[in-house]
Amino acid sequence: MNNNITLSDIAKALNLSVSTVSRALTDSYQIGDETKQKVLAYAKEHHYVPNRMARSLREGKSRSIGVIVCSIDNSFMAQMLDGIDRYCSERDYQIIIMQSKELYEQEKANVSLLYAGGIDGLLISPSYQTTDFSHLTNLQQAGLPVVLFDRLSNHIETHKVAVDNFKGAYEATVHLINNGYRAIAHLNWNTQLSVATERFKGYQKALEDFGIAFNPDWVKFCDTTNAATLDEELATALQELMALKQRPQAIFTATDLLSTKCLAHLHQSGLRIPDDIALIGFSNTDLAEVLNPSLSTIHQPSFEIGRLAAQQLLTLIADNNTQPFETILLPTKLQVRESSQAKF
Amino acid sequence: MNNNITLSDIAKALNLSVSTVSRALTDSYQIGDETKQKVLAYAKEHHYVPNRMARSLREGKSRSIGVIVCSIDNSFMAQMLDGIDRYCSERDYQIIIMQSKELYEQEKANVSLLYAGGIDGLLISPSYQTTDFSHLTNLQQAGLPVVLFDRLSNHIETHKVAVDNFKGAYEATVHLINNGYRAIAHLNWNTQLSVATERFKGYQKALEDFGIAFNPDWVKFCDTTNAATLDEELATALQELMALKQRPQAIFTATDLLSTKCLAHLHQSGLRIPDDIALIGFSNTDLAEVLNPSLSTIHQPSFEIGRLAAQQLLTLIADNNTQPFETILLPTKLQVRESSQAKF
DNA sequence: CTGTTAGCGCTTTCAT
DNA sequence: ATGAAAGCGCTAACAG
Repeated sequence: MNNNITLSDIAKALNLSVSTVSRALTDSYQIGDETKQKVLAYAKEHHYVPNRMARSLREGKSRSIGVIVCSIDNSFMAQMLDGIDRYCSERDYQIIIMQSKELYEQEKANVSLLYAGGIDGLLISPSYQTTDFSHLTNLQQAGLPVVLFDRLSNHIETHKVAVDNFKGAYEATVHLINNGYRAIAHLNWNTQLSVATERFKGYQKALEDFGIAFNPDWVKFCDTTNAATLDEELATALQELMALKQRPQAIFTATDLLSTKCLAHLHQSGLRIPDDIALIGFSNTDLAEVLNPSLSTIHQPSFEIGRLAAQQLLTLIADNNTQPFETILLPTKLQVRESSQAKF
Repeated sequence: MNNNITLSDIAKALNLSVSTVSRALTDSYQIGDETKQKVLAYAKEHHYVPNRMARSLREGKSRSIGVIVCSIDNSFMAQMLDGIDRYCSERDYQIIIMQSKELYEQEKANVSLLYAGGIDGLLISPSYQTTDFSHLTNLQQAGLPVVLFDRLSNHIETHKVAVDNFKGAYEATVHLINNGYRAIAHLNWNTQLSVATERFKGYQKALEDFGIAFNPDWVKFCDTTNAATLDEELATALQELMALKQRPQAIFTATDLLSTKCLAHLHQSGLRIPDDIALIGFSNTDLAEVLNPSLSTIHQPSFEIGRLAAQQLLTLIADNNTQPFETILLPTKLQVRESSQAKF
């Protein structure tokens, strides 16, 4: 820990009391301009920085928030964390990141640890396993503000920030339809979280709006949480799809991992994309452009999601958690590349 | 911040003094067994958890360390952070992660912020721009232990943890040689950090040991920090390589990004891998197996690097930074897949 | 406008 | 073996 100067050092040097110095530094109205300037100058000159621990102890706030995500190991998460980080560090709030690794038990453990560690609020993107939210409602009952981001759920009432997954999925599907594809398969994720259900609904609505009959054979759900088995599951799903008598001409994938892995698998099976089968999927990967072929994606404003979620939380903390619950949905962006080009 | 019970709550309930309770909980020898048990039981029952701020303030230590990395946005970093996180959280140390984004100025800003925030020590993997380490030696002079991990440099004397990059590169090159390749190109990163220089040296040494003349035309340095220009640079480099009259038959890439991007580029140019050109590279990507073709890699024990670095730092903190400087190099692992198969 | 004082929760002398 | 008291650095109620 650093050995910087303290308020009392400044007070002694300037022949003032500690409280005067404190007030001067917080720009209190009750301090004379002259004194204020003197204190500010001295503080700056000697690189005064308030002791975080002392302030926290005194204020009963730690100026730190917990952030729980499934895993920091993907660009989408990293981008959201970046947004959170930027907003918080600008306001002198520390973030403590923990990973649930998609495990409910791990998530509960994280929550306990963070709570014990004295966070002022929690930002969480729940694990795919999570269906019971009592560990979060407990937190709320203890007076701690909780903001859900990215992955939402109707099983808990709280503040929420994510994208409009329904609309994003709808647009992706419509894009395929407009490019001449009618037989459109859908790969999704085997979870109850909004990211999955909303995207499925968007897909269905688009088909409906364009008078295309919904075919349950064209929809497959995979467990994307287990990298080891995902490849098998995906291979099986694709095989089944391609073996159908009414073979799909395009696929809309609902998650980052499904999108990239699907591209790889189709490639390996020797299928030409988009000639044999077109592909578009939710993904924020930086490699979309450089994949072979380049991958059409539904892109999410990840940085902004993180930023907004952090903003929500910090506002709640400042307002003593009195704001009414609110759900913010940001728009997605369709990025058309080679993998979903129209057939000639 | 949580409103848990405090020492004084326990003291009151048990009719003891605060100091007795404190000592009982830290298992002091000077407390009777009976009292100790009573206190421990009560504490457990009421979920007592020490107030971090109070303890920090008192001890002059924050029980938090700073971690600076280029970016959390890749699996290798995420894995190392995982190792750091595991070791620290088991010991009730918090980590504060900051990203330099490969920018020297950003890195300096991070260091200042962390120092002001009252960290007990710093774990850093320097940005590629960093050649001046005075911001770190300043920290050392202020008494703060600093541990370099992953990316080392000879320009600063401190504790260091990484892999044996020289040996890893040597083995990769030898692997190619053993598989019948003699004309071996090398793609590296345009920086002074050990990760780059040591890998280059390993490549050269392998050639030398097998009596293969070093050909400077076969070595290209790219700026992997700028994703926007990397693709161009890489395309140019590969074009130049393939246009040589003595065309290389294999490539050894020195970084994660170079390895995956190189594979993509070669693919797009219609070259067959490994028939037209073989490829092996440093990479920890989980996708190595699923790439087309699967990518031979030199794998680093990322989790272990993080764990050891954290262990080093926490030991230094505990020992008041008195340990002599030490450099720990872990072994890499050669993972042979399709992209570097021997020609028939 | 400025100073005095108390207290956040903890550890650690110094007493007993 | 236990307790009393001080103090880490800060803020804020209270007093002038």
